[in-house]
Amino acid sequence: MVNCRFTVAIHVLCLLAAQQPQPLTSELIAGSVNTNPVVIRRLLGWLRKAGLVKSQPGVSGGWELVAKPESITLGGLYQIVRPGTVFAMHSQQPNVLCPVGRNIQRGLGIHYQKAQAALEAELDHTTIADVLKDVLGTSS
Amino acid sequence: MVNCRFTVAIHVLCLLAAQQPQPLTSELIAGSVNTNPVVIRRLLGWLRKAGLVKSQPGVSGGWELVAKPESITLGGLYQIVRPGTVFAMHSQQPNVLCPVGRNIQRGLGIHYQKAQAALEAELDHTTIADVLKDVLGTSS
DNA sequence: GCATATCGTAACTTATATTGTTTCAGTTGT
DNA sequence: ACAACTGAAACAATATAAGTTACGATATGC
Repeated sequence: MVNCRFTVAIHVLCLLAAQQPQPLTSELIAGSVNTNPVVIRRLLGWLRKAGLVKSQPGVSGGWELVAKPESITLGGLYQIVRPGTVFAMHSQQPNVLCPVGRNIQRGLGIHYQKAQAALEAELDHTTIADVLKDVLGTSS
Repeated sequence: MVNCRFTVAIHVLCLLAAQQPQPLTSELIAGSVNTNPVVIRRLLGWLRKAGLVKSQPGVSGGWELVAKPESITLGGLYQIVRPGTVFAMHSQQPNVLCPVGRNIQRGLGIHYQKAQAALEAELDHTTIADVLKDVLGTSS
């Protein structure tokens, strides 16, 4: 159950891209994702702060894309919905009296950064437009 | 607090590599990591199943490396302690009546696999021996 | 053989993060 | 004015990892 924000974000952006320029309500989107509308509004709130979507309250309101689907990369989206890092350091600080404990986090940092950069670089090869094409092109 | 298994695994293997071939007890290791010995035994149990370490019960027992530090890559270790995927799909199945909901998971799968492969490929460039050298080479 | 040190493991508690839910105020179009 | 939306706070439910306790099993050294 944990950590499906990224997947849901892609799902929602694909929906908005598919129905462009029609605004979609959080309730309708929640029906496709199979969750609660408030979950969708919370997620789209983050995406709005990042400039990807806009919202319109009131009758016949809803959510629309602002950015072009071809310009939204999965890597960029990942950074928005998951600002933390893939890897976590120790929950408690290790023992500073041990040479390994004292220096391990400094030693690991650079390797973690490089690995995460490789992940995001690979994700950057794909855009919402690509995913939408894959999804709608599937034969069922 | 969540998800520091990988970090702790690297930490522990560095300790074992540094003290080779002397066996270390889970209590001593826990002292460096700053956690409970059972947490260490649980983690090392997984690494033993993977053939990286061996254990010896009884007086003057403990844990020893089996694999060479130069042959343990961070990518391989990551697969051992984190068999799941970096990305999670929806917690509830999306609505199959929606064309996007019906196909989104199939469309995303390949992109997720490629991204995770890129992460692990980058991690594979580094071994426990490399990390240990970084850690012990640090000037403090 | 016996005492001791150590692992092996199960059961349980605690901590943390995410997801889901309820509720209601505010805003907008008709 | 009314109905349909978003915005947001507060809270509950769920999942996972981490930490703890307890005790049996095993091996060493005397």
